Amino acid sequence: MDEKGRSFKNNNNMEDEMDLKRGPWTAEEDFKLANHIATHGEGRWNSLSRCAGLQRTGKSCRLRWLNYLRPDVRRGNITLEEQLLILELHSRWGNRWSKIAQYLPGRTDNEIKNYWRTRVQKHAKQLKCDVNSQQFKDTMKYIWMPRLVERIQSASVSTTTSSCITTSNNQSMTYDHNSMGQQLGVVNSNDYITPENSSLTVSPVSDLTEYHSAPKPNPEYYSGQVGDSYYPDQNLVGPEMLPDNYFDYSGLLGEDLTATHESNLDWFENIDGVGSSSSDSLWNIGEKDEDFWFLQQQEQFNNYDNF
DNA sequence: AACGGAACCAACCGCCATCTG
DNA sequence: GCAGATGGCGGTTGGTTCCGT
Repeated sequence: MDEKGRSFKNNNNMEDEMDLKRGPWTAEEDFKLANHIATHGEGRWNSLSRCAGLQRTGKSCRLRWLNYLRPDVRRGNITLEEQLLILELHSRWGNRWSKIAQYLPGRTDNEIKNYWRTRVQKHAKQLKCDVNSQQFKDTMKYIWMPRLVERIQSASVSTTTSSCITTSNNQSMTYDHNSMGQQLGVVNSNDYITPENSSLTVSPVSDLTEYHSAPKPNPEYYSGQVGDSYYPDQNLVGPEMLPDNYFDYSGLLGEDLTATHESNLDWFENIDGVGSSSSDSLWNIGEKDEDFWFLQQQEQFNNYDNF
């Protein structure tokens, strides 16, 4: 039997014959799958499906487990910190969802992909520009991402001025939320940010143009040393290969992106003291305002001669 | 309250890479 | 080296929920 969906699509008789089930999973199926994996482990999904008494393809079982049933799957709204990370990592790697998901503990590639297609592409649509266009990338870099940083700051400052995080070495350390904005040069959201006056230290390494083979960014736009940190991506093969100067989150996250998933999760859970609830609610409350603000800023941004 | 459009998200599809015999 | 099986990934779809009118 062909495990690729094509066979099912092209041969309905076979599908009928095998009596394979499609569509939403039932609680009973979930239980069977989770129970079987708990006992026998995962892998060999086709035989697993049969042994567990499921009328599902192996691929379907795998997907259900990875995206939904796995105990470490993190559910709920994408937090501000996660949004920032997604924007940054996507600017670097493009639609490499599984790779991006490696840096968001508990988040699946599917979830990140959905977030991108709904939230991010929605903004691009509103701006009437392509999500891969230079205009949109610049908007993300100069408006959206600093805005996110600031909102993270605001949320943090309103609760506590410092947090405890766990490093990859399982050592506790504190970081100062007030330094986050400084890390990205964000002073005040009311300050209109332009390429000319921006002191953003969004690393040129993270430049949104890089992944899509656009020309090098205008050095005027950066306060840092462009030539020093602008380099091609192809040598980076995984999380462990991230350069130290890659989008300087050291002040933001209190550690670099080479930290373990577990320590990242610790940070996400500690940033607002009570899990992600604060930042989640912040996002929920501010979402409409965010859209309005976003469009407003973009409008001003577009009026600049150099853009 | 009813309706329609937008947004969300779980699940599927199709392709490719790797594994295994 | 080859063919089939399996796993993984990005793109897409369609059902459900949300929200404005």
